[in-house]
Amino acid sequence: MTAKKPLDRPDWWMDLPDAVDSRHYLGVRDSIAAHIHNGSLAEGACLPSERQLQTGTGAARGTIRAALFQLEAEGLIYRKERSGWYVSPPPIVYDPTRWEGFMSYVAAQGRTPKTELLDARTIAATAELAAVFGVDSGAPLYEIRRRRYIDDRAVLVETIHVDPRLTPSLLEHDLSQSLTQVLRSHYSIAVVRNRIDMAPCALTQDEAVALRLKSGLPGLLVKRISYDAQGRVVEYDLEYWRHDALKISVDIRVGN
Amino acid sequence: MTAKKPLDRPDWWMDLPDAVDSRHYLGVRDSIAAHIHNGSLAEGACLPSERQLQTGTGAARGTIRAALFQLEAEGLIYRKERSGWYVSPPPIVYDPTRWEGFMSYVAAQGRTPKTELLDARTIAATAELAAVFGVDSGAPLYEIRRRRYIDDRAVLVETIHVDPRLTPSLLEHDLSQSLTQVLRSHYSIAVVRNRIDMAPCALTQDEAVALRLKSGLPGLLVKRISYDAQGRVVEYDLEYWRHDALKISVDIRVGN
DNA sequence: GAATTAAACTGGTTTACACCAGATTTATTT
DNA sequence: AAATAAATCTGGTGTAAACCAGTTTAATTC
Repeated sequence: MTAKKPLDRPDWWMDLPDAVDSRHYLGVRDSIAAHIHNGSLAEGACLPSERQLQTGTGAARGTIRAALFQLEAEGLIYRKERSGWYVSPPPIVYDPTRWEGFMSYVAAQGRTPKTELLDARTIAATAELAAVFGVDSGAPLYEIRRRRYIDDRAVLVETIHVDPRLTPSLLEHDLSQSLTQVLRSHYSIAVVRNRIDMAPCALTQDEAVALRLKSGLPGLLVKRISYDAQGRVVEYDLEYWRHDALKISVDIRVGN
Repeated sequence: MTAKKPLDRPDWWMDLPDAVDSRHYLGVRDSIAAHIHNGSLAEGACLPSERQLQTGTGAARGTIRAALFQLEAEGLIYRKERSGWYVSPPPIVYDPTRWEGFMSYVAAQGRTPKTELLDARTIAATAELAAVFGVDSGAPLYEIRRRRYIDDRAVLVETIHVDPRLTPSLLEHDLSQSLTQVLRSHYSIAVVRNRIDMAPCALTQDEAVALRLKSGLPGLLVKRISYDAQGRVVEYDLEYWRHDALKISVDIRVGN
């Protein structure tokens, strides 16, 4: 059962020391992780198929998959639907305190950002939105849905809500650019305060489809509310990220 | 195969509307999630066993487990080894910019913090540690390992390193209290700057055992480096959290 | 009643198939 | 050479059994 019968494996593949832990899938996981770290599996590279990995380890497919799921949870690999498993690119570093908008901080890290406008329209405020903006339920709000990419990989979908009273005819501007830019240059609105919440979540149908992922996969929900100098809500943003696309880094002076 | 044969299920259990998605495990997931949200499964409550859930849904155990894993990734439920699945308590809210130490911010949220000292000793700096502290490799450093609880659930294990030159005989103090406190009151050391990095990770053997979790489960690694007014590294802290125990919330003024 | 032992139960892990639908590649036709 | 059709490969999902090792509970003994 546990006999190893080398076959079919890419020529660069070699057996690496197994973990002490008896659990087979952990051994498989560590083996793959080692290949990634030592460079034989480069960033963006496609892993051997699940069935190929089986012949390399003598494990059942379920066991192989358990290992792959683990690596996925760690952010080391990701999958393309029915195409294969790939080595994840490094996550973007996200500093909530130095917010300058997606376009600029992705570019600042030597990556290529891209924004795609999915939808832009006027809606009636739901009870929840009304509470956030301090308007009456049913009041008009702009709703903007966008998809954003890093190096041509879709990493997040977002739904932005804006109060038309602050930004009349906002939808007529180019919304595939930085919204922060538009607010500043066309409306002279400066964001003075940001409230950001992050929590793991499961991607629902909508988000998953937009990210070309299976619905139900874990993601990261980033909720951002921007305020202007008068304390008014300028922007309410819900971002659903691929969980492996970003990592948080904060550098702060503790005043107190 | 898909026939539902109600049996053995707790009396409060009832079938809830299934998702449109044909995937069976998503239906199971949503069903359980609905029970949690509508309150029939209260915080801390134990779910029906996997085999019991089978009789309720007609699914294979593997399918049930796929659903449970999903809910676990979302942070809705957690497991106790070979005991059962439980509804997760709400996560603690973590604001990296308002760092006041674990004890105080957990208490501030109406939860009960507890710290347990696992180990405290002097070690020789590894290359990595030496680089962080700006000392020679092999130089003495204090190493403190602690486990911390919220409401008697172990939520993190941490390894702290401190430079003995700044804090001589630190190990003689009570290390199950707030270290920040000790540094301030006994050494007059004030932390002026913090650098915090967070990223998902897989829990290794050590951390998992300390948290009574299976090694390999996803966790959250929080790396914190504290500096004093002179820019010296006061504390280098590696915290391994249960991934479902905290959520991040930052409220910041964007100065620029 | 308390301590001990045995049985029942729970999740943990793995195997081995089976079938599906989308992605990719190959062969075929136009 | 380009468009099309078919075969193949890949992950996605699901079933049905086993067996293991801790947990928990029930039965038994002291």
